[in-house]
This record gives sequence, structure tokens and C-alpha cells, in this order.
Amino acid sequence: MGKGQTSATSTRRIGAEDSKTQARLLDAAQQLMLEAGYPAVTSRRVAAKAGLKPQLVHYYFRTMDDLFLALFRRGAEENLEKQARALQSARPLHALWSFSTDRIGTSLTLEFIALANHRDAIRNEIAAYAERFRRLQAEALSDALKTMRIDGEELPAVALLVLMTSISRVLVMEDALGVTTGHAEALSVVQRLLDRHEGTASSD
Amino acid sequence: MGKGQTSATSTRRIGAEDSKTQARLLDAAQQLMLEAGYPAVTSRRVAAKAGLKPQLVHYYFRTMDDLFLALFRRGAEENLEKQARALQSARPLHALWSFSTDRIGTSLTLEFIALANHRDAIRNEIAAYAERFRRLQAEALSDALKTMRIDGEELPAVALLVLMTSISRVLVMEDALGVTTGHAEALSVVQRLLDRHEGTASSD
DNA sequence: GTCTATACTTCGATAGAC
DNA sequence: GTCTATCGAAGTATAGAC
Repeated sequence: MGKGQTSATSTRRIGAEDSKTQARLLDAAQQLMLEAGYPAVTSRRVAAKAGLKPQLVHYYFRTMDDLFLALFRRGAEENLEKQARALQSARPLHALWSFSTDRIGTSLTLEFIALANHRDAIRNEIAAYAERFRRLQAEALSDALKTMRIDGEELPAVALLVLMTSISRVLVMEDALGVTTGHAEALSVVQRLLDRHEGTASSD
Repeated sequence: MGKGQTSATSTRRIGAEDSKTQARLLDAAQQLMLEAGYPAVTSRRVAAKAGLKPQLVHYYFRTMDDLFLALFRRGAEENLEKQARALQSARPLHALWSFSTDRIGTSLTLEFIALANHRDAIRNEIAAYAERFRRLQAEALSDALKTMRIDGEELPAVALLVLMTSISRVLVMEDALGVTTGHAEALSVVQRLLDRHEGTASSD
């Protein structure tokens, strides 16, 4: 999984992976993705934002899909680390919740999902990562809480996970749009459940 | 809110709203949106799918944003009707759930949200509609159920609504991607809650 | 190892012909 | 009232110069 290249039939050369210019391009791409969505991530606009020439994008990333994958991978590693830390905290549920309500992280994730949904080359990698990520989370969570219950019934850790990420994702999504009806009420329901299980207080 | 036009400075003419060709273009656009996402909805591709010339798109819709808005409005009206029916059924929660887990409806909604997120001209209208839609739902729901509780505490209808739509949306979204870990478990939690409140059975 | 000159395709939109 | 001819801008990508 090392090089962000598709199986190159061509003999064309490609820039080094640790190049500073490459990093600049990735930064610019990420900013654009957040500001204007994945369709705005074009070679010309990325280059402009980075203060470079458009052709450089294709030097460092053979295709735009390669750029997207490189960007995704960079964020994915970061995410795994953050998440591992969150799940080791004293109140893993609270930590998980605040992790998953992070605006820019979630917005980026949503853009990547939208992108993956219609780009075969990208879907597989993103889907595989998402599954792996969730399984890791579920494992860690079910260790942390043997006894979460809701309304008197057992609640599997993985179900809790799906419910929590669903809610946080949609809240972030709607917030960005400017839709907030019912958010406060929903948030307080979630907070109550978290607090009931892990306590309401102090340290994280 | 009749004509799907932006404030036209120009004098250019525009096709009739009830034209059959116009409807064909909207159908093609919707299909494209589902198959390949909103960025694939270009004048050329819409026209090709409808078997027409690209310039016709700009005759019937001055800009692509106008086309998106027209498409959105057409679906929005339909949605309001479907929803009204659902909320009058004997088991409004179950009806609402099956309504909000509809694949194509939800996929379309998600595309429109992604689109609105980065297109000022469209965001306002979609956000306003979403708010209105939710308030209508919340009203109807809180009439239907005075007593929903979760884990022993009161649950406002509007909170329930947000939670349910969040979960269904993300399930549909992940499903489309091919990510399904934890879905069965989450679904069974939701089903249990719905059944507990409205009964498990027979008619809808 | 790094970047530029350049080709070709697709885009939205308008002016004007029927 | 309906459709066509056409333009300029923006898109991806490659071959080749430094």
C-alpha cells in the first residue's frame, strides 16, 4: 500500500513522496475540499491555492484519484492515532463522542464518502478503511463497557458505535447547512445517556 | 416561489414550465444524480441521457442551479405528501422509519445536501425546506405520541425525529458504500424501541 | 530529480436561426 | 414558442526541457 499510484502502464516519472511541494499540494487540496467540496479539487485550483503550476499536480500525483487517495491516507493514519487515544481515556464514550463531533474531521469524512460513492477506484479503499476503523473501535469499546444498557436491554458495543457516529455525523452535516431544529433536544438526550453510564464529571 | 429562475438581468427567453421536454430533462438529471452524483449533472450529460442537445438544458433552465432547484422542488412536494400519509398511519413511528430508510429518497437527499453545502444559491432553499419539513414532522409526531420514553426519561418528539433520521441516513449512506459492520445490531436496537412503543404487529 | 509547454476534452452560457 | 451554432473558460493528462 506504499505508493499512491495506480498500476502504471506508462513510463512517466513521478515526484518523491517526501517532497515539501507534495505536502503543500495535499494541504491545498484538503482546504479546497473543506471550503468547496470534492468537485472543487481540480488540478488547476489546487495548484493556484498552493501557488504552483497546475502541471505539478500531475507530476506528484499521476491522476486526480491518486491525489485523493494520498490525501485520504494521510488523514486516515492521523485518525487511527487520535481514536486510539480517545478510547483509552477514563470515559471512552465521552471521548468518542467528542471525537466524532469534531467539525472538520467529520466534514472531511463526509466529502470522502460522497467522493467514494461514485468513483470505483476510491470506493474500495475507503470502504475497507471504514470497516477496519469500526471494528477496532468496537473491540476497544466492548472491553471498556461490559454493561451498557438502554431502556433495560443489552446494547452491543458495535450497535452503540453505529448509533453514536450516525447521530454525530448528521448533526455536523445539518449544522453546516444551517439546519438546527431539534439538535439541542437530541444532544441533550445523548448527553444524558453518556452521563448516566460514565458519570457527568471532571476529568477525561 | 413559482418560476425556477434566478433574478434575470438578461432578456433571454425560457421554455414553458409544463413542457414535456422539460420533464424529460429533469428525469434524466435525477437519474444521473443517483448514478454518479451531483457533479455528473452537467448540461451535456443530462442532454445525452435524455436524447436531446445540450443547449436545450440552458433553454429550459437558465443556469444549472436553476435546474437543480427545479429538480429539488419537484421532489420536495412529493416528499411532503408521502410524509403526511406516513404520519397519519396507525403506527406513525414505524411508518416514519420505513419512509426514512427508503434508499433512493435518502440517496437523493444526501446528494442535494452535498450540493447545497457548497452552492450559496441553493443552500438557502434546501435549508429552509429541511427546517420546515422537520417542524411539520415534529408537530405531527408529538400529537401521535404523548408518551414516548427512553431509558425512563421523557423524549421530545423532535429529538426522536433527529435521532431516527440520523440513523437511517447514515445506514443508507454506508450501505451504498459497502460498509455494513454493526448495521444489523443497530437496526435491531431501533426495531426493539419502535416495537416497544407501537407494538410489533400486523397492519400499518 | 523537478518543472514547463502543450494537446485535447468537456464545461456553462449566449446570440441568433427557425 | 422551440431549438442550433458557436464561444471562451476550465478540466485532465502527457511528452519533453532543464
